[in-house]
This record gives sequence, structure tokens and C-alpha cells, in this order.
Amino acid sequence: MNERPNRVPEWCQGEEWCPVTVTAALLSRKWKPVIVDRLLKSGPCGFSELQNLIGNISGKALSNNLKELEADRIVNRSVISERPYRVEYALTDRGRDLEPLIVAMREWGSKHFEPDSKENGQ
Amino acid sequence: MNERPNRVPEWCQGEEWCPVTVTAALLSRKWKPVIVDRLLKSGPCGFSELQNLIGNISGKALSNNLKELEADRIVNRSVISERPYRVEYALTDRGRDLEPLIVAMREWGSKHFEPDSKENGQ
DNA sequence: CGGTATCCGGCAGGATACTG
DNA sequence: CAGTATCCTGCCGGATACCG
Repeated sequence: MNERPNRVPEWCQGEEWCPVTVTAALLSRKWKPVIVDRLLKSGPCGFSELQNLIGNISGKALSNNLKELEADRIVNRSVISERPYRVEYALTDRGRDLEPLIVAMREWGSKHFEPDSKENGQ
Repeated sequence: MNERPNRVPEWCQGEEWCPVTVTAALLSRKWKPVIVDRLLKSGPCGFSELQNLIGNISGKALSNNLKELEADRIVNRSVISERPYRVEYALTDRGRDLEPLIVAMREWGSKHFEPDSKENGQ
């Protein structure tokens, strides 16, 4: 069953359903797009590796966001070794489908806030 | 000067600058992508018109989000008539540049949560 | 290494009532 | 119509310390 995650509000489940609202509900957190961005660029990572790739994210935030992304089937977590204990976070198919969205974010951010192009004006 | 809005964290202003992080900082709120979506689809709107197009957004949330979008030069507000009092919200160039991003959101949401395609799995 | 537990502050957002 | 004022809630995320 394609039940939408809890993050998607009730009123967006029926007739008034809206793709942008759903996507925003799943992805509009401070860190989630950045996590997906790094997984797209660097492929599967361990927890600390991902934390370093992002920088400035607290362990708690990373942990929580990964759990939600996992629940929403955007990210997959697998234990790849017990001794030493190693884990790997990777994008699912659904997660990889976010690539155009993340690319669009990269491009918009670069175009409008690139340090070299201050003349774009704020 | 192309100073980044306050919403963009300090640590993202210098060397560690990241386009996705900046874009997420400006746009990753529950309602912002939806507001831009509606303005793209319907063109310039008044306040209540916009509120109706979105549905389920409180006046306060709409007001606050519009103010931030204005401060970030994504949306432009103009008074188009005094008596009766009428206002118009429209996308700026920078806001219109968000179209590919919003389109990507629409497509991802439709693909993965369309009621008709429950078999896509949750 | 890969997290969890706890405490904590802030702010986003809902509801409602009110204003010019 | 186009908001503002106020109150209130919950969650989000930072910091720190600790665990297997």
C-alpha cells in the first residue's frame, strides 16, 4: 500500500492532494536536501563519513533526519560489518529520483549566491 | 552587494559555502515551495486569492512566509489599488528561476505518491 | 565507529480575534 | 480585502555526555 508517511498532513491525503505539498512535507527540513546531495555525490557512506561530508550538522540531527528519510524510503541503512561495526547509508531508487530536484537546488543556489557573482544582487 | 539573507547560517558564508545548503535555508519551510508553485501556476495574486489557492494555510503563516520570500527577493509585493485596497504578489526573476526546482518537486511527488499508482510502494 | 539520552531554546505554525 | 496581535504548541535542532 502506498500510504503516505505521517509527515504528510491528513488534509493532503484526499481530493486536495498536491504533489508539491507532499514533497515539501518530506524534504523541507534544514538538512534533508543536503544529506541527499552528499549521498548523490559521494555514494554510500558511513555515519561519521556523512557527518564530515556535511559539516556543521550535529549527530542528533543527522540521526533523526536519517531515520525519517529511511521511514520515507528515500534512504536505506544497512549494517555491512559487525567487527568493526560498520554501517552504510545509501539512496533508494526513490531517493535517486530526487537527483533532478537536488541538481535544481544546486543550480539555483549557485546562480543566485555564488560569491564570484555578487553583481547578481541580493 | 550580494549579501546572503540572515536565514543563511554564518558558517555557510565563507569557504564551506554550499549551494544546496543555501537553497535549503531559503526554501525549506513547509509552505514556501507551495507558495512559489501557486504563483508559477496562477501568476500574480492577491493575499486571499493566494490563501485560497493554497488551502489549509493560516493567514499568519502566509503573511510571515511572504515577508521572508520578499526579503530574499523571491517574491515582490505591490499595492495596485488603494480604494478598494488591493495588493499583488508576484515572483521576481529570481523567483521565476525556481521553476525547474518546483517542477522537479511536482514530478517527484506525482511519481511516488500519486493515488493511482499505489503500487509504487510506500 | 555509530550512535542514544538528556536538557534546552527558538521559532514555525495553528487558532482566534481584531483592525484599517 | 489585507493583513496584525496574541496566545499557545510542538518540533527541530544544538550541545553535551555517555554507551556497545
